[in-house]
Amino acid sequence: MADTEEAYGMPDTPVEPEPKELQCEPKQDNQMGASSKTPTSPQAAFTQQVREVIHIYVHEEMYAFKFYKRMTELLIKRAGRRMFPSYKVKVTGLNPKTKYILLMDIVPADDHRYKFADNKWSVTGKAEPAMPGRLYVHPDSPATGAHWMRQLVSFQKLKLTNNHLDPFGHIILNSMHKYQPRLHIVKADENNGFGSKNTAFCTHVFSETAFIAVTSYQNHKITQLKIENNPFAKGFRGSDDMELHRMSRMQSKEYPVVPRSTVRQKVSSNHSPFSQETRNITGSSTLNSQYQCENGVSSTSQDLLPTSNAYPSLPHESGPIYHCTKRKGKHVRLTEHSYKKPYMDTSPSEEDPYYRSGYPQPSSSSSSTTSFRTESAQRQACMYASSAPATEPVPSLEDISCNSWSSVPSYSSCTVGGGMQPMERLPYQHFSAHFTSSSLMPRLSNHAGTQPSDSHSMFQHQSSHQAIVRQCNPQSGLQQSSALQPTEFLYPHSVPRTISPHQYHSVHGVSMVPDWNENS
DNA sequence: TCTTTCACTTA
DNA sequence: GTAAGTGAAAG
Repeated sequence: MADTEEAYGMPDTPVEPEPKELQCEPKQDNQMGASSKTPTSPQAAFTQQVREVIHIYVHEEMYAFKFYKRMTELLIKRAGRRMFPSYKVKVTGLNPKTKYILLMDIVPADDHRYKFADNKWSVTGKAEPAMPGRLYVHPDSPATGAHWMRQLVSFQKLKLTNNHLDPFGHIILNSMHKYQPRLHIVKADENNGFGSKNTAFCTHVFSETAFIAVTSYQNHKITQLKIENNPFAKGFRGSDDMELHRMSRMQSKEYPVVPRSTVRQKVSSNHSPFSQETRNITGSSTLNSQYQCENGVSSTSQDLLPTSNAYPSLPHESGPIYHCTKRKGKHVRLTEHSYKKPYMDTSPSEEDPYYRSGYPQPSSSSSSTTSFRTESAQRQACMYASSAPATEPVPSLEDISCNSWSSVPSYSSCTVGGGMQPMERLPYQHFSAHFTSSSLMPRLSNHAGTQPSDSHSMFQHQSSHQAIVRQCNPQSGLQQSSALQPTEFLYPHSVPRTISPHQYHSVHGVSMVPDWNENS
């Protein structure tokens, strides 16, 4: 994207908070009814309209709008690094009594590799093969709508890593690549298996939160913004005294010369035009306008989303291969860490099919039914990716542990109900999981039977500069997502997505009932 | 570019 | 006091 102007230009005037609202009105996907076994007849399902309208507001604490407006950078470390600013959303419109699962994933925003030179980001080549997609299930999931709406939902514990073999469930990214976080809301119902045919879900994408993953900050202005706003980075904030102290300390350590970067940062700090604004932004959360995505109305979301071309139907022959077995030894060592326990409880690494084989083992998947809410520790979200190469034959529905998600860069997609439409293999690489379940986020496609060839276009929306409300109106045809593919989840660039054992269990109970208003 | 280490911070 | 999250800097 190389948004040279946006990414680097730092406006002199404070940027007002631009809370984004995402409105989602999940409805029965009647179109899909034909091909799937729904709890009710297609007509009945259709009549079970979802009356609920869900609004998602990106909390301004993602003052981020400042960061993101200039294409922020997020550090990724081998051991995992939190996102800062963290992804926080305010959710309204949920049924207080219905349980929902909130998930986040981060998908490639385009197919480019970037470089930062001359104070600007620019494309430098083709992207590396996408990493296996991982889902971050919010630790509170599943929880009632009341719970989610009670306060801001923070994904601050989500961690990013550049370790392709990460055993902790962190989201794996490639450095110098652009990514787009997505939020998913899945209706949960303990009485129904996760991913059953009528899964109700919404996908929300705030293009403003796109970022470039880096192992070290490239744009020092971004660095300064973070230093000024991240409490943990206080030590780098630049009072003259502190700076002198630091320099003194460094020199005392036989650093004969004050690093240029130190001086540069200092200068930047003193002149940062955003330090104050960002602070102001963090506190407020006002919605100005809505960004609606309804009824097939094709809107100008392209500017926000990666263009449909951004998700080329790449064969990904060299797609991410995630062979956990290669790091089995390492994994074992890591299991000693207490924080690894959450997923170890249900699936010891030695026996975890995920680690046994790079490819999901059909039978191993759904054996465990442990709720991941049984322990607080399990609230630590973990996800695991599959290692199925792009060329791997698509497993049968029974064999697929998890599901393939729509690779469509949906800015907002809401779907209720499910269809068992056969999926096209291309351009999406199938995504296989280790735990059998039906789809959490069924693939979205046009009306049943239609080709998803240009599925990107299905996600239409209108944008507002001040705020965004994304609405999905399946009732009106759900142009954004009409066809469900419960058995697979597809992601952009054919990124396979999987969830960890315990997470799978946690989301196992997704209601397939199309009526979001029903009490669970 | 990436990894490790460091000093510093918050919780 | 401890654990964990920061960016800087060196290697």
